[in-house]
Amino acid sequence: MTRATAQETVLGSLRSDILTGRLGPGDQVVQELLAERYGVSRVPIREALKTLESEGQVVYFPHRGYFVAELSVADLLEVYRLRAILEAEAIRQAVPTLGLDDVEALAELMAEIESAAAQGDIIAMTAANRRFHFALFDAAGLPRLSRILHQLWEATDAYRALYFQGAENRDRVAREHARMLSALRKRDAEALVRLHDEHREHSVGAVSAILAARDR
Amino acid sequence: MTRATAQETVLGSLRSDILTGRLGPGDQVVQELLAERYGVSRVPIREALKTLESEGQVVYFPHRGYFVAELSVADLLEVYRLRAILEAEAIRQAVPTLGLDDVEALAELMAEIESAAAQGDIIAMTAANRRFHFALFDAAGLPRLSRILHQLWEATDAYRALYFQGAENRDRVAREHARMLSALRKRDAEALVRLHDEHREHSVGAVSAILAARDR
DNA sequence: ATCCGACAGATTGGATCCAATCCACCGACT
DNA sequence: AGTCGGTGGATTGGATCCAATCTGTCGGAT
Repeated sequence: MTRATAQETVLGSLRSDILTGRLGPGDQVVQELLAERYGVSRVPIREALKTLESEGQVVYFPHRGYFVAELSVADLLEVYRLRAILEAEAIRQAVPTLGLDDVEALAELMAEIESAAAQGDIIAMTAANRRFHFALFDAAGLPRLSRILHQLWEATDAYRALYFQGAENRDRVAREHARMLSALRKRDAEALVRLHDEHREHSVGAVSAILAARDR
Repeated sequence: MTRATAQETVLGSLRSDILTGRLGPGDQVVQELLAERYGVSRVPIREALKTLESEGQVVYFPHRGYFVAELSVADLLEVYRLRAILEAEAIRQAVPTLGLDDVEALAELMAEIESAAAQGDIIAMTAANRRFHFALFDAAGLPRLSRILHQLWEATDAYRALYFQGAENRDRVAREHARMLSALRKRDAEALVRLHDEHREHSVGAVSAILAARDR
């Protein structure tokens, strides 16, 4: 067993700190503090932060440090606009290649989301939700596209957890996923793209409401 | 005047080393070597490499190091496919917003490309070429889209220089740019998208020929 | 009252050192 | 011949230390 490097584990911890709001948008990321929290020196912290910087999760000002990125409404709309374009491309490419077993794997992932939702475990739910969507995107066999989509999703991570806190949002997500799965079983790519678009629209609406409330 | 940090200057140097082939695709990037070459310690090198990693310019294997990314033909086609989708979006968004002065600025940039080409300065030419295209893309006012496009362009940097070495390629690029500019003057976004597509097609053809020759 | 510069604490940037890991080589054994 | 295990050099990963920069505060001058 080859142990993970500290920068990798730190990267994961940082992501979850941002996801859970322990590090909130706009906060300065003080390296010394994190070094102590994670029990490592500042070097691996800095490398992990560089990775997050290029994903747009944090912003960097030389000699001042790293700050958790704040999403403006314009940013948010741009992220969702780009996701709409790129996810449609991924879905159209992926659907024809999916076998029966792939569809069943997706059904399995969907069940995972719901079971996490039932237990009210938001962290597990966002993780399962991501696996569900990316299982579909990854099936397109376009690794760069997957990577870009990952970056776009991560940009809104800090806000997605808030979205899932609303029980009515969780229910709607479950219903929408079920409809997506049935379109998938029919191999109807266009219907799936359309459902995906609606799914995304609902989420952008809710998240921008959260954003607007926060800015006030 | 605030001096640039070492990691920034190193990042620039690394980019140009990759662009010029001093660091060729597949080469291991030995940190100690670069530290000596640039007169800094390994720390800023590592941070610059992390940035390049997330752009896909280098790949990283824990405990083994960084290697200059090699582009497969499939990668190349994917990059161009994504560029086609995203650049079309940028152009459609940008064209209606362009004022007379913006168009003149673009004409100016085009002249820069040609003057660099006339002097056979490939480095200056690729730089001017990029400024020309991105002046257009950036005008869309979608910063994330610009950033993604930057990453996609950088992924093929190592090969673009080779493309411009052919005099016939340089001439064709100049002709195509001129036609793009005249579509722009008419504010004909659709024509511009079409010309851009052709422009890109020519380049992907030439670059994949280079790639194929290289792999043999 | 406002602006300006000096100073102090906090934080980041970078250099150096040591530990952990990898890898190529080599000899022994099957 | 081929495989296995060990060994040494090379390279990366991380910790610690010091220098450089930033930021807020406090006097003092205007």
